[in-house]
Amino acid sequence: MSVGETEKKTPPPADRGRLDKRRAILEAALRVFSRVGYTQASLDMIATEAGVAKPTIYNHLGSKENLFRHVMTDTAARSNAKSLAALESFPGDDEALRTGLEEVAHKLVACYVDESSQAVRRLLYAEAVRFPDLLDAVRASGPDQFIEALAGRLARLANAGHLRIEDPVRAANQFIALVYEELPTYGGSRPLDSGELSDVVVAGVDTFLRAFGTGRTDRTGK
Amino acid sequence: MSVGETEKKTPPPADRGRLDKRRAILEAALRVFSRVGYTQASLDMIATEAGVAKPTIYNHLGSKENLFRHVMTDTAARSNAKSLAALESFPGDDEALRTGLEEVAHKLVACYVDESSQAVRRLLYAEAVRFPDLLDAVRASGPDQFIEALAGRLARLANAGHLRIEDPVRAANQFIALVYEELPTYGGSRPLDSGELSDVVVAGVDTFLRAFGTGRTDRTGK
Amino acid sequence: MSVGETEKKTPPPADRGRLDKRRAILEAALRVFSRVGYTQASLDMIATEAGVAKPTIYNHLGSKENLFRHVMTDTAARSNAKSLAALESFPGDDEALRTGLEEVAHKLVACYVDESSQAVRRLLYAEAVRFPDLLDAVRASGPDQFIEALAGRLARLANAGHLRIEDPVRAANQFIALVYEELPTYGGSRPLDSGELSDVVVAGVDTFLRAFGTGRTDRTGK
Amino acid sequence: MSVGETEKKTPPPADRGRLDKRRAILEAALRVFSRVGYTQASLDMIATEAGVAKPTIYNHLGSKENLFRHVMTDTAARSNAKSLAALESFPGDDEALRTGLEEVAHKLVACYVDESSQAVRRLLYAEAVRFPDLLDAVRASGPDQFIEALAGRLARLANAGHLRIEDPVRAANQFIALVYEELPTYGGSRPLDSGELSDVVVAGVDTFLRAFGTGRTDRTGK
DNA sequence: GATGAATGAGCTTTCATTCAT
DNA sequence: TATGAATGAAAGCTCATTCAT
Repeated sequence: MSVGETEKKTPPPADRGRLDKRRAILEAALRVFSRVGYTQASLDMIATEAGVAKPTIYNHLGSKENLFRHVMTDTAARSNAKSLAALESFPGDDEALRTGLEEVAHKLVACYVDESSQAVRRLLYAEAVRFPDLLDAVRASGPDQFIEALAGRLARLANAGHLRIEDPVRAANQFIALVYEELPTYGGSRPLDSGELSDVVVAGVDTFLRAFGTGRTDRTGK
Repeated sequence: MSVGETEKKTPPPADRGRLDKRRAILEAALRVFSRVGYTQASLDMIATEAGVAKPTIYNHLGSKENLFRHVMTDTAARSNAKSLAALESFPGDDEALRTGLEEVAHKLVACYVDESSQAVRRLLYAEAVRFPDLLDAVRASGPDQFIEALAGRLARLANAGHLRIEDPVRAANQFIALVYEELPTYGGSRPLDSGELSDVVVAGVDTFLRAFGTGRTDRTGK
Repeated sequence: MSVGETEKKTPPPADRGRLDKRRAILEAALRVFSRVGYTQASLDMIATEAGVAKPTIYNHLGSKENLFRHVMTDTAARSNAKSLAALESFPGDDEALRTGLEEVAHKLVACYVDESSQAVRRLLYAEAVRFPDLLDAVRASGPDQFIEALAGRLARLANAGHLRIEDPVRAANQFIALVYEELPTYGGSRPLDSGELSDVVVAGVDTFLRAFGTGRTDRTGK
Repeated sequence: MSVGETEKKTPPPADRGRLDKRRAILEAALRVFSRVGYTQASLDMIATEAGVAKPTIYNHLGSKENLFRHVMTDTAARSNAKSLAALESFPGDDEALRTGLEEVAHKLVACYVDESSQAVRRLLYAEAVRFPDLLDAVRASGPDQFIEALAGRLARLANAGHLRIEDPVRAANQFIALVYEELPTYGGSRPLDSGELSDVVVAGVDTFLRAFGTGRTDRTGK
């Protein structure tokens, strides 16, 4: 449900059931795709999970491929919105710069390891061969936008003299790389431990500040 | 079953053809799997590509699943060996520390973006739901080993006073995160540009040294 | 699964075609199985013979094994019903006891050599290794029941003093053994000759009466 | 074939291994066919069970079909020989006629329920559709011969005034029918109980004597 | 618009059989 | 002669998709 699509305020009552079915289908599809992957997911499973008949899926979404595209773009858009929202709390000055960055990083990591976010990433990556355009599209409207926004925030801090950054986009990418660290390679059978996550984030921000800080924000405590 | 069962030295000449076929099958399988993914890859395609009859694949590998496992573990082992070999040229003192690290980083990135390495990573990730144990096994024998080795190298430099590192494993992870930067998310439709790659590596090493260097290895020239 | 699941009375007219197809499938399956046996019968043959597409068979019956079970139990139940019906005309007193027994025996033999009855017997026996439970089930609901019924009839005659029988179940088995004589071993390439059949039946009843009769029912004519 | 085929005394020593392999193949084949039936038996199983390589079977027997024919005819011939041998002890006069008949009947039933005899019967019946000529051939050289021999014995007794028999062949068939009773339909999952068997035999002989005896051989004891 | 039924295409796997050694 | 390896053919089963109600 791509962000703006839910804003039909009062749908004609006759369409309520219809929209409900559509929503049920999309949600069921995300669950099934996440569970067993694209190819292994049969429309029978999805129809059963959604509580509708198989042809109803065709009536609404047209084909399995199209259903997949909808589910991916919708879910990715929601994930992206959450990540962008996490930037709202980005620190604007060097007061508590370290803790501010850590807080933002924590939120970002939380978005990153969110179940549906992971599912979309895994599925997109998994089906990159079959849907290369889909991967590109989601990237352009998601991570790329997000990096731009983050770069903007960092640039503001650099302009204000709180950080020493030459290339904000690069710095943004490195910030993300450091706080996500080896997260991208996770997702196998082991669930993520929240303590480990926190350590990675703190260490990532620390390294980032050692590289780009002005020296005034030493690591507290230690 | 087991991965290393092909190590019969000096096969009787009668087996030459047999081993050739086996190798042809495994190579063809890697190509086909890379091209269209696990589920979409039919044994017909693989047999045709390998120039053998379909049942021959069963004679050698037993099943599609087993074939996949062999191809993945074999290829991953080769990739891993290359990565570990790249560490051989790791700098041992601070003479040309920066350029030494850059050189190693370049080699590692080259390994990382190597076609078969990318293929394995993509396939493993793609089929993580179907083969969770396989993902774990490859990780344990690949990346995990590699990080340990890299951490050892960094620790040696730290002991010699050339770097300031508290947690070598963490530093190793961060080094990799910085020089690979957003590489993990690549692999869509766009091929990787070698110039961009180089920039990312140089910037990654630079940030790493700003965070962990001793100040004696300032960026040359620039 | 269960055998008797087709007993929906007055199906909605929309189901007519469905039930027709199901029946067509079951009938075609019996024909094909009879003709070439279980293993040699391919679902393609059955589908073609039934005039439906292959997956339709799976929609209705689920699997080849299940299809076979249904066909066997259905047909055996029909055969069994016919045999039991033949007992209705069993003589109740010694008026024309011999001819009464002969008449019943003729009917029973007719049931026994009925095409579909022979087919089921042959198939069950043939596939006894693969479906031992099926053989047991059909026996329990068929021959075993039948022997009980026949034993009851004989016991009644014995009670009335028309026969001298100590163990009615044994006598029933022997009656069947005598009138079927070597029938069980038939079924090869030679069709059964109706004249031979009649002779066997008459001779069987004669022997039975010589062993169990009271002397009042001598062989007529001869 | 082939009762006589094994009587090559002192084969050239070079052929010992060869003949051993042939015998091993035939025995293994009988076991495998009995266990899983004709179609389900693969030549791999048989080769493994016989401890030879698959093509060796072709060298010796030519094809799966031919192998089956050999196994069936060989085993049937052995079974038939045993049944005929059982007739040797057939009583020649009315001294102990009843017990003599019971003894013979017991031997015959023992032959009938012998494992390999049952196996052959089941397999022949099972594959009657595929090998109708084989069924006929085995019958002609087995049961038909046997019934003739039994009829001869009965005729001799009748001639001597110990039995009252008009049609010896018919009487032979009825004798067999009575002592085998429902045996033909056995062979499912339940093993045969030797006590039941004995009861059936005794009762069968009793009925036979009541029908064909001269009155001098009343049931002893009872 | 929603559904039960039907289908064409395709997949993995097995097996009897034949080469080449 | 005995065998390891290879293969052509075919079978059971599944699935995305479409009619007809």
